[in-house]
Amino acid sequence: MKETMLTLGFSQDWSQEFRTMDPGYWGETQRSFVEMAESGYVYRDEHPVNWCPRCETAIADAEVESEDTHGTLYYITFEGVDEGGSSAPRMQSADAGSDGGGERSASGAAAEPEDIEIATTRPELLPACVGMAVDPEDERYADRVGDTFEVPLFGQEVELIADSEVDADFGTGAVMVCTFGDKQDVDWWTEHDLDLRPVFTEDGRLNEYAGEFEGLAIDEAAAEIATALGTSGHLHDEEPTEQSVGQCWRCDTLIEILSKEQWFVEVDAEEILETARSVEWYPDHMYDRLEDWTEGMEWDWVISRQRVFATPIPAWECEECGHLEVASAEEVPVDPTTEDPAVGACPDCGADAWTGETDVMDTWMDSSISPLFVAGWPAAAYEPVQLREQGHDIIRTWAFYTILRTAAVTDTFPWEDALINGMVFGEDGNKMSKSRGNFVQPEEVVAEYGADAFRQAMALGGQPGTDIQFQWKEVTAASRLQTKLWNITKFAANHVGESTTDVTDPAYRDADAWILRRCGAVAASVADDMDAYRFDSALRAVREFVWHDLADDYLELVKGRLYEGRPGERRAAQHALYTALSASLRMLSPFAPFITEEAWSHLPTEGSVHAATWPEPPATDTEAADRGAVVAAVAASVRGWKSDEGKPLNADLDRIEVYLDEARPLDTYDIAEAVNGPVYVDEGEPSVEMVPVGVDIEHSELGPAFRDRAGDVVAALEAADPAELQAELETNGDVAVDVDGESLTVEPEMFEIIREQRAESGEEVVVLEADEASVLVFE
RNA sequence: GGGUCGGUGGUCUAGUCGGUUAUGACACCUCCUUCACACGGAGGAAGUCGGCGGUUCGAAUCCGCUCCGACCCA
Repeated sequence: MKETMLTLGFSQDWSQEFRTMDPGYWGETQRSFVEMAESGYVYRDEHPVNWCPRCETAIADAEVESEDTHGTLYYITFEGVDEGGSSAPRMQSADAGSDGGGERSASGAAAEPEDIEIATTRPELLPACVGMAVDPEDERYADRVGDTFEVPLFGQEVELIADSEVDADFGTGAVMVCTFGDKQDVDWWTEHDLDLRPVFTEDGRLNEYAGEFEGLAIDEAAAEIATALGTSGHLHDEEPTEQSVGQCWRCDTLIEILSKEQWFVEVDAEEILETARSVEWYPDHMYDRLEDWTEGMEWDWVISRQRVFATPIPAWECEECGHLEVASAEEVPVDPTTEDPAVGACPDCGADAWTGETDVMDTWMDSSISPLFVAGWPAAAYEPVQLREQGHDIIRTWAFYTILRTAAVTDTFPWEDALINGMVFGEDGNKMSKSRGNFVQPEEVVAEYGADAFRQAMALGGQPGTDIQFQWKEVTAASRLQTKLWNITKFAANHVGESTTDVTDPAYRDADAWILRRCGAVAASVADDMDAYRFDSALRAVREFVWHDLADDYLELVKGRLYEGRPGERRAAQHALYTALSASLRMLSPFAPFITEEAWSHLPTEGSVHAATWPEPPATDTEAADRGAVVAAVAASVRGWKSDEGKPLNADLDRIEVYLDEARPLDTYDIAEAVNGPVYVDEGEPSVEMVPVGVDIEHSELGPAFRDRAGDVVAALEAADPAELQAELETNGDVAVDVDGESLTVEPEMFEIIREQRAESGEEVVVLEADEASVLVFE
């Protein structure tokens, strides 16, 4: 695991690595326990808990996973018991085929107590049956509530109670209440003050309550009891059913509910949620998940485990009077099984014979103080740490318990930001699993494409909180970017040197100003994305910049200057190239730490790219940058045209003419070098005929102005002769359209006339449109 | 059954506090060896933005219903 993290370039501070089983750590876990015991959060009590019969330990709600399974639903007849207490003869024997206990019993003789049929998936719980329940609204049992019935095979008599929690639509509408089949049973048991018949042993067998079935494993008992019920005539029917069962999340064993003396931590939902609201959740709806779970908590958190390896619970019991002594903060770390408490004699009875607690703590007791531990608690005053990143599948555990414990121990919140990521799915869109065969190991990807490509693919896979589908094509795309980046670096390294960074006040040309301004804008947007944990958006922006602006446009523009420019303008290009590239490397370094570090070392830089400051390209002249944008657009349009014509991109041109909407001193040097022909700039219309061919509506201007008539105005503009609109616009400064006989004035900002070059015969000239410029190309 | 999230070209994905011509990548097709890169460049085709209804001058975007999927819970 750590090996993989290192391979992938995780940048943890490994000098702060800790293990929760180190005495230094578990001592603090005990200290937090002690403090919570002192402030009343921790208590010891007997209460039903989830129990794993294989691990033979209590487990918390969060450690129970529900699994949909196929089971068998048994219909079992309970015989009515008359006032005298003797059981009535059975009305009829089992006949698998008929259905519904209620109707059948209606035909029974009124004088005799009638049977009731219940449906259950768990016949092995019959010996633990302490009641039967129906929905109070259920007419079938309206006059039966309070009647007594005998549990088949086991003989105990139970009463029929009414409780609205019963689902009248399930089975026969009557259920048995056992101690304990599920949490619902616990509720009924508490509410109706029923008997306790705990029939399961800690290792998942039946005990003496089960009579002749004592000693059988739970699943064996289920089968044998069902058979016995059939033989005795109490089993009326059985059918397959779907059910959701609780399993131990470590070993998938079906959990049972046992009533045991355990240590608990009080769950104060209000305090937890208030604390959780102090945390910034990314994405914010992850808070809702925590809230949902917290509000659904029915039981306090059972923290004692009957395991071997874990943090000892620092407590002792007085062998004389049973007094519980919890360690003081000064005596931790302590193992109560080998050491006696510092208190000496029992404060209650004065005896000094102690039994150390053998139960240990839930693993979440130690992992939930990780923010406290890394912040140096308790030596240092606790300050919330900046960030917790984790998956959404453990919100109910790691996040939940950490919030609970931080609030309980320090009265504050654990982290400023909680970044909750999704799961990684295989290429088929399903959760990765060995059985599906869609499993891809990071090591496998790294071996083929390197850690950087893997990291990029993961970062780009989706925004925080969404599940990410692993895709090889994203890895190869990332790998290509790295090749591109390497080639740019190789090129740049040939042109820049140690003296590049010494250039003061470089004579930037328009293209330089443009790329530096772009670079600054990208750096700002990437910084915002990073602050919001939008790694996908950040990486996309840098890729776009590196590939298209820097490589495709800028590099092509400045090659001429770099190879053969005069010293001043060459040095300006070198400086701008270095600035933009080194900025790109820094922005990419979190995503591709290895190649950026390597590339960084080939530029006139010092130290590590990872220790470098965030790029802040020099402020540029706005006018020059604007002109640079036109320069780039013009060069790109000519490049595109050459490609369309099937010409090599370095084909000679006689000349090109650039016509701008307004007069400005366009920097033609770089364009000329890039297109391989002389460039002339002029103001106004090119000397070819441009004809209006349509209108481009600016809906955000026109829509609000005309509201419900906007549609008609648009239709009128589109129907009008573009040439006439053009003429009217030039004459009046606006145009008028008729809508329903009314003349409406359309302002110039609401539309634009689209013009095209008229097809000509004769002159050999090509007209290209590049942003706000028209470009004439003469071959 | 409850909660949360999602459904966008063949595939994955951006956009989601409304502005009509929906982003990018991969795959596909065409053209181009050009002095960093053919793991490249320039183009092209490809989308009922799950469905229905509503609000609005205008909806991928807001509202309602519905279908499908994922995760958590019962």
